[in-house]
Parts: sequence; C-alpha cells; structure tokens
Amino acid sequence: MTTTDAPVRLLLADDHPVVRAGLRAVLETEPDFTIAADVPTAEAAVDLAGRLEVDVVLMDLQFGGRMLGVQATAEITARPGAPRVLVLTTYDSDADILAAIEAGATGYLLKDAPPEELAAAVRTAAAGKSALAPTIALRLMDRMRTPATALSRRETEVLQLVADGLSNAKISKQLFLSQATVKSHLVHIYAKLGVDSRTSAVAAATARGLIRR
Amino acid sequence: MTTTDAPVRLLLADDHPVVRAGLRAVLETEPDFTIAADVPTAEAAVDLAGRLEVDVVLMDLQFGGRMLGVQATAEITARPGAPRVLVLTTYDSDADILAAIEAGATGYLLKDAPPEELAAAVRTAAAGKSALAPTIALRLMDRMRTPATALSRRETEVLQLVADGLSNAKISKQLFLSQATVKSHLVHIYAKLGVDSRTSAVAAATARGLIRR
DNA sequence: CCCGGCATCAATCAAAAGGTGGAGCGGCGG
DNA sequence: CCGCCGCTCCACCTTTTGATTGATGCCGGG
Repeated sequence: MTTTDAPVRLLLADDHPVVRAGLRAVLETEPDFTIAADVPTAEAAVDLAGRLEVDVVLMDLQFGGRMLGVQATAEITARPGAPRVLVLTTYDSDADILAAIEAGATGYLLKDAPPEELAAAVRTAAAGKSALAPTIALRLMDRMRTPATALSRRETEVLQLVADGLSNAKISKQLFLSQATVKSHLVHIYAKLGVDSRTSAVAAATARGLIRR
Repeated sequence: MTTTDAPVRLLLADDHPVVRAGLRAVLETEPDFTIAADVPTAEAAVDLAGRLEVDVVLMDLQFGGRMLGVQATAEITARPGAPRVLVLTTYDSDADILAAIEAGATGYLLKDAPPEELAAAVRTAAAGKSALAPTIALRLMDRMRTPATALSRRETEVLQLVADGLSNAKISKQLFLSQATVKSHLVHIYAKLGVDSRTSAVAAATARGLIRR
C-alpha cells in the first residue's frame, strides 16, 4: 500500500488544541512526516481516517472527558486497508492499555514521551510493528509475570461498580447475580490485591491502573 | 516594574515536551508575547522565575505524577516583585483550584482551552487581574452558592483518607480522633453529598472534584 | 480425559460501617 | 453577648460487609 521510504502521512486526533499544536510542532520537524490533518473529536478521526489516505493515526483516548478513543480505534482498524493507530494518552492504566490493544491499536504511548521517542514510535507503527512506551512495556511484563495482580474480566467489572459506589445488592442486580456471587468475586479481588475492604481495593486498583476513574 | 504596553515575557513550566511545544506554538503567534524559557520541572521554574525577568509563569500542577506545581507557585509568588503565576492544568478539581489560588496563583486554566482564551488569560494575568476559565469560574460560583456541596476542611481530610482505602479505625488513629468523630464526620459528608456509603461518597466526591486523584 | 481456573451460588458467623440522638467546646460575626 | 457552625465525643441499634467453607457447571490446555 505504502512504500516504506515514502513520507509517513499522519492524522492527529486530540481534543486539546495545545496538544495538537504541540504534536504538529514536534512531528513537523521530521522531514519524512507529513501531517494530513488534525481533529478535535473522535468522530472526525474516524471520518478522516477513511477519507484521507493516512498511514498512522495518533489517537488520544479521552475526548472531552469521555473515553471515545477506544471505539474510534476499533472502527478505524476494522476497515480493510486501515491505517495504523497509535494511542497517545496521559494515563497508563492497565484497563486502558488492554482495551486499546484489543481495539486494534498498533502502539501505546504516554504524552510525557520525549519527541524522539514519539517520532521513533510513529516510524515503528508506520512499518506495521508494535510500538509500546517503555513504561507500558514494563507494566505489561509485570502483568504477565505476576498474574496474581491481574483481575479477571468479571472481577474487574465488579470492582468497577464498587468504585462507582454501588452496594453489593445494587451490583448483584446490575449484573444479574446473587449477592453471594458478588461477595465471592470480592473475596478473590481482595486476595489478589492484598487488601481487605472495598475502599482499599478501589484505592489499590486505581493506583495500579486496573480500573478507570 | 513592567509597563503595560511592553511585550509580555513568559515562562512555561510543564513536564510534557509536547505540551511545551504546543504552548510555544500557540503563544508565539501572539506578537506581544515573548517566551523567555520553557522548563520541564517545578524546581527549574522556581529558579528561572527568580533569575529571568518574566511577567507571567504558565505553571502545570502535575510534574511526573507529583503535585509540585502548588509548592512552586507558592515559592514564586512569595518573593517580592514576583511574576504572576497562571496555573494551567488538565483537571478541574475543587481541591486543586483552591490550593492553587491559596498558593498565590493569579489564574486557573484548563489545558483544553482554545488558544484565544489562553492568550486572553495571559494578558489578563499580566495586567495583574484574576483569570479563571469559564468552567472554573462556574464551579467556584457553584461552590459558593451551594455550601451544602462544600465539605469542610476536616471533612475533606477524612474523605481523602477514606478514598485512600483506610478504615475508620485507621483514620481515627491517623488524625488522632475517636472513631465516633470519624463516623460523625462521615455522616455529615454523606448528607452533603447525598449518598449513604463510603464508596459512593468517594465516587461522588471524585466526580465533583472535591478530592484528589 | 482430567485438572485448574473462572463463574456461579449457599449458609453462617464476626466485624465494620451506617443511623439516630444527644452533648460539650471554641471561634467568629451579627 | 449570643447564636451558629465546625469539631469533638458517647451510646445504642441496624445493616452491610467480610471471612470461611463448601458445592456446581463450564471451558480450555496439558
């Protein structure tokens, strides 16, 4: 589709004008990069990613407080001949990283990355290879190595509702479970996180980026 | 000290290279702005704010995950003939805003602000007037108007520890209180937030930006 | 094919948290 | 000066949560 030596065509998607300007400034200095467009919404990113011929989309995860980046990533990568999507966000939460990768992201970077790292990641992504920030890579390794810290899908789901302030009764109704099951999940969650109460579980999980907040 | 029509000299302090580049790009287009320097740490900001002759410091609150911006702001504004400090951050939490203002910040902006708003705020700050983002101003008004949502200092303190996952027993020890007092505070907190459990209190307070994280 | 992890549910007891009502003290402003 | 509010504490009772033990069905890998 695109030869490796041709300029890399970029689409920037971030709701912060300052960040878009910053990315432009940082990436425009690279002679082999061309910035096709920058957009402030996830919808515009999905739209332009299809209509413009771009190689890499730099995608933020949060748009105006909402987490629309993941859906946008999924929609973009679902199409045939889709560009690579490089997720660029402020937070390094396990949940976000996994979600982004599952949605088809080629890489995951943090916004505090130095310009060189950013440019390198874009080139890596353009070449179709996976680009993970060192911090992220470490976290994933950690997660693999100690599966104890990794909560199961269902457990994460329950814990998220706990973090939202729901009681066991409410959670059981919301998930169509018995309270016994909710309690059971919580026992396992506490064991994995090394805590003994719902509030400390939420605190620990938030600190480790296991749940959203 | 500085005549009002002279160029406004700026110092940018933010740990994200991309944001610094973005701010440069956005503010350099204003003919009456001069960017004296940009720094990636709070320490450097304090240092240069004293040695360079700048009019306004654009200060981030988070530096590498730490909240050093408030201290830096306090140190800068404490000196005689200090420049104005304009806090520019991602989050709009009540606690952060109040802390920044108490530390002597002249204004408080969100990073998702459009460039014009940013430039306007810088001019306002340079003129010595207070510059608050509309969202922030609204929040503060709200806080004033409905003191019900405003937690007292002590209540906020207790709730923060709850959010950190501590039990009532731990909280009472940490704050040198009886458990009765902690419970009493919690009852008031629940009433003010319209909730009935610690987890939902944390959720509500986090959503309203009453507590950190 | 069988084991282990995941998800589901039950029963019971102990502990923590929440609800209610009351009370004393110190500061600040009308 | 007095009342209000924030902060502190007590006692009693109810509800929720946590701890323990145990059981069932499903699914996927060795």
